[in-house]
Amino acid sequence: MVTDANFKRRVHDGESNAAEETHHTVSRSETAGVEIGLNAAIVAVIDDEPVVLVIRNEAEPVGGIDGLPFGPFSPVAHRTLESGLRSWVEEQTGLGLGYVEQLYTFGDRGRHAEPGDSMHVVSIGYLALTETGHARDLAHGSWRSWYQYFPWEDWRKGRPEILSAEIEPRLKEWAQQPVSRSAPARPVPREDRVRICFGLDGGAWDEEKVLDRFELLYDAGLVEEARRDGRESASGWSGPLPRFGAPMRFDHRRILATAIGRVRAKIKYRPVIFELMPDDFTLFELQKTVEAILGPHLHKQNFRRLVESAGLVEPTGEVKTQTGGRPAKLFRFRREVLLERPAPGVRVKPIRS
Amino acid sequence: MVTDANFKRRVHDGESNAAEETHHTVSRSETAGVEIGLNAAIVAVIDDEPVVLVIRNEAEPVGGIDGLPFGPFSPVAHRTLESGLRSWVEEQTGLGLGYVEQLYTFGDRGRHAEPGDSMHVVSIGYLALTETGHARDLAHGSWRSWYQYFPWEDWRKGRPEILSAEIEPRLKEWAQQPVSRSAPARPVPREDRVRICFGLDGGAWDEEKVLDRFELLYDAGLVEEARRDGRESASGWSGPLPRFGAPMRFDHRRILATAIGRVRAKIKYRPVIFELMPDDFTLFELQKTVEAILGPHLHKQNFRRLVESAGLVEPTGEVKTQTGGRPAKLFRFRREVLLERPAPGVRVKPIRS
DNA sequence: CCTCATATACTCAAGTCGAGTATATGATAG
DNA sequence: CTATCATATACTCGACTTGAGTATATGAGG
Repeated sequence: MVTDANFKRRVHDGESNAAEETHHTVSRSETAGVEIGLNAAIVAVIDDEPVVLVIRNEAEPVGGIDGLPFGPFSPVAHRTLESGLRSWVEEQTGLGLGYVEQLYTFGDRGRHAEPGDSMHVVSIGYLALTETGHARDLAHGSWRSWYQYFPWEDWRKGRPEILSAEIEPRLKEWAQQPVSRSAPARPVPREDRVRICFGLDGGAWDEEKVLDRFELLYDAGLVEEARRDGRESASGWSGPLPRFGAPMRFDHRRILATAIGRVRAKIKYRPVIFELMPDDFTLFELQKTVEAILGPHLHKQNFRRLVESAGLVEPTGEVKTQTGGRPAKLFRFRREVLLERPAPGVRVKPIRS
Repeated sequence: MVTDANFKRRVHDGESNAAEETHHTVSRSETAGVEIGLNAAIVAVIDDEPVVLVIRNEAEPVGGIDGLPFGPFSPVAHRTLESGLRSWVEEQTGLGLGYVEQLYTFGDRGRHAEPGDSMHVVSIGYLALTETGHARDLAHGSWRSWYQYFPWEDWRKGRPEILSAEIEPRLKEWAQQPVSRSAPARPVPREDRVRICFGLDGGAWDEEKVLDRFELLYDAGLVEEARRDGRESASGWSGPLPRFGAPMRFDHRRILATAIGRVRAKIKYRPVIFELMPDDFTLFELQKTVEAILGPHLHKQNFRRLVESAGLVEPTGEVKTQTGGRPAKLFRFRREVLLERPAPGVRVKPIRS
């Protein structure tokens, strides 16, 4: 997790705005003041494209809006949070989940709002990884590229245009504005936050800081969720703002951002990438999948060396032809690494040049 | 997080035991089915000893039992989970928190039980780090070495005795027993789990796997919490079991285990160690603090090289005398690293020999 | 001023890593 | 049927990192 936790050594952050009455009677069976929402970012890679399972809310006034599969947690019905999540997802999508991992619990007042809808006060985000084969048979919902929601994260064709064309100038302006907030005791200047998150001024782009970037855009009022939640947009900018990625229901885009950041970090020290692969694969297919998650362009030869010398894979003995060149050996995940090394993973680093 | 998430690729894990009625009327203002508990593992280092702030429940029948500061989350009173936590902690202990980070949300039915007490269904664990100076003035609660609750984690005087004397033989026996559970689709054999978590048979001890070890001991029925929650103990063992560390209220020891594992992991890639240090310190004091957290014995010269070349510290210009030898230069944390490097931290590795 | 204990500087070999060149081999066009 | 292509795989090499050690510096205390 690379939120701004390190920045935020606050003395105290806001206990003054105490009793803004938000009492609300929810019709759901056993819920009252606090409702717990379980949300899943279910990720797969289809044709080298990282995708996430979304459910479109057709009841929306215009066009509908995407959301993650979710449902309330009822301690009566489910023994654990995770089993609650699994059954909600299966009910809504028909998909049985394999690998599941908890991400974060969000509870900010105001960040769950949807106009006129009931309120989720606390949402627990989960990350699930699934393989393309299992991923096909869906009852509801559809797979969408995650870059649809985060176009600035898509570096597959080089640095995304939207960064220099839209995001940077608006953030630079936002950074110039005077800060009136009283909260953090030792605040990080907006300029520095922008520079670090987006790797400006010679800084490196850190592909793991997905959540930090989204939160920054939210704070700057540049994503639709911020406007929906009643934040002022990055003022001083006249005219309608462009869409900075497709919005999602509630705080689901924040959860998805957390999920993307977590997968990107995790494949480096745990072999979770294989949750996204079929049983047999070529090393280049593996590399393509890693690149789909992380952003592209790993050094092919070094990638082989890394994966093989780490003992992450073993050859099946067969080859795959029709690769457009010399046939490629097929490999499978070597499960024994889990029993050998303390932290096996694809320790890749993107190419500099 | 290094739970057994990688092991547990379950097909489905337990939706059969559906309606075990646990309805319960809680007297607290606006709560019903689900109550959210906020729990803080507040960590400091005092005289090179890693300590955690605990509050002893004197209302207990015999002797009292330790617990972490905690309280229910009320969305009416607090805008964010974190501000709720901060005010609970301040109310209970008089301590204003600095660095705070969310750990994990636990929701297992049965893991929160305390005989005859009301039930917390979901507990959100937090880690807080504080410096010794701030740490002194407490209204309630006291600092206890965290090794009191996890004696097997204390490698400061070499491999702890309790491992070979008590834990290993009992775990080996537990590993031999037939497994009747139906849950995991591809279960990790108990033997392997034991070997990996505790680094037996030539495996390395991974100081970050604190939670995995505790959960393993829980599953084996060796910690008091397991017996309290109604688990059978590692059967076949006759006579009273020794205490495997002091127990805590609810699932607080699990939260503390998560906290220890997280700090141990995090100081390696974020400069959070300085949250535990006074403003000025010598490099050896810094090393001692790192060793208190991680387990001891870093190579002194290389530690210096690492910390200095990473730009984590800068000399204050003064020296500290009375070190028993040559005076040591004083350093302070160089905050600018946060703005420079993507993931600055004390990338130490314990000495092999 | 000698000895002690610690602080700090420097050395060196082994391993890791980025980046490249060279070779192998099935598919396909002519 | 062979030249060409595209990819797969093998090997190389210098730069940097890292573990582990030796050497020197300096205040305190007798």
